[in-house]
Amino acid sequence: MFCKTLTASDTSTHGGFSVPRRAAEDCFPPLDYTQQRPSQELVAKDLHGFEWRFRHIYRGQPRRHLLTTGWSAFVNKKKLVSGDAVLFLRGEDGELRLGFRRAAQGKRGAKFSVLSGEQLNQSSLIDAVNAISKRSVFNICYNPRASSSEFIIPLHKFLKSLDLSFYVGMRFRTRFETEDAAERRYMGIITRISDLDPVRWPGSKWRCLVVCMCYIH
Amino acid sequence: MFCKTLTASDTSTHGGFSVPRRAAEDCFPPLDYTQQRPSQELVAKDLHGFEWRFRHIYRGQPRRHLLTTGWSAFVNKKKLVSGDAVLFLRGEDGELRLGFRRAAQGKRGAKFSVLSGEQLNQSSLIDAVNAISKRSVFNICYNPRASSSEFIIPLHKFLKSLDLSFYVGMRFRTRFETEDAAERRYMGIITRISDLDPVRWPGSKWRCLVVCMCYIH
DNA sequence: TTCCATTGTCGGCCTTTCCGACAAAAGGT
DNA sequence: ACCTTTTGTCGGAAAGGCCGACAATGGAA
Repeated sequence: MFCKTLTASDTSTHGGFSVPRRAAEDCFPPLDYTQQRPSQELVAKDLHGFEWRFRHIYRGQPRRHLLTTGWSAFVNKKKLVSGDAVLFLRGEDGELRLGFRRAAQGKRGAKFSVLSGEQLNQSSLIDAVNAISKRSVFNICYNPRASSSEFIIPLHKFLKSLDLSFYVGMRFRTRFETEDAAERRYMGIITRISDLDPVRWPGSKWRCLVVCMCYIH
Repeated sequence: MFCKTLTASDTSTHGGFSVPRRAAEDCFPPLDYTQQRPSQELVAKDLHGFEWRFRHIYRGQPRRHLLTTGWSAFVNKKKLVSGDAVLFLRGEDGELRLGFRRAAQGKRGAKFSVLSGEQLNQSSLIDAVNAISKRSVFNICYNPRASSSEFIIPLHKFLKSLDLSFYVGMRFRTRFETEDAAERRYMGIITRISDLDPVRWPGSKWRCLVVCMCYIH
């Protein structure tokens, strides 16, 4: 998995996407480095299951990894700008996935400091606990796309959700980001409620809701 | 419905697709001719249900209908070359559909003479019957995409198919053209057999097979 | 044959995209 | 502080693609 904040060059129409070396080597299928300009086609699915195709090439002096053909289509469709971040990740099935996160628009509070490419580990968790006990500052790597369902949400939203009891048959409305970043609203109904992960997180407040939804035109 | 054999200009990277005037006026939604360069976005589905978007513009001196943006993507994906034909058709629901037919590669026999844009009508059928009785020559407009399931096939294939009895549960293999014109093979099983159209064609040898298929990787 | 409507091809021009050069930035000793 | 590795930005070149000019084509008068 890797995450990169887009530079001006990455988002300009003038060129492609400069892939951090480690990222390319960890995440993408290996290239044939005996060739002068090794390249391959990458296919990555986004959250909606849509496939994006990129030409991945290793070239330049000094050599570096680049995504060329296909990249600008992605940037345009998602309306990405310098400062936004993209994220590539290899699923358990080996399939390549990608997502993006827009730069904080400087609106309200809750702005998280993002560390690139590192999983939450034991020691950083201990550091956080220590920081809390001392009431000092600590950083959080918040990356909802890196794992399936572990989120950080504002405390007031969490508390508010506890007041609400979800039940099968309950109706709701929600919205999703679409390919063109236009806001689309959906309505739906809850069809099943279960524990998120009874083994790893017994008694967790998190619920897993199976829903049936449809697009509101 | 209209069909056009692609010219060198239509398939070159230099420009777009020149739409025959009649075709555009019969088949596409009308443009606002009060504007200097009237244009609109066309959406057309191919056989696989995939949507293609084209900019349809009426411009130039003298004025003519053109497809610009989106056209080259279609040509590239389908790997169309000069001599191939494209076909637009308005479905019963008013929806625009498109398909293409590759130029005969000059391989085997059975090369049909194609008349553009005309439906088979009563009188031409009578002409054909007369021609057969006199053992003289007649032309056939063969266009499998213009109607759902009326095909012309070589006699020997038809006779061979009569020797074969289809049954529910029978396995088969077939292949489809994909977006990139690569050959993809499928295997499947027949799940239902019925008459093609018991009302219009009672006792027809044509069968309607409902199948369940999957892609062979 | 002549005229006219249609449409195929081209040059001009602008944008997009690909490439290595180079330098700035990051990281290690 | 110095050197090495990595990567951001740029100019140059090639390709893509939109435009009307003009000519070739074919049908009608």
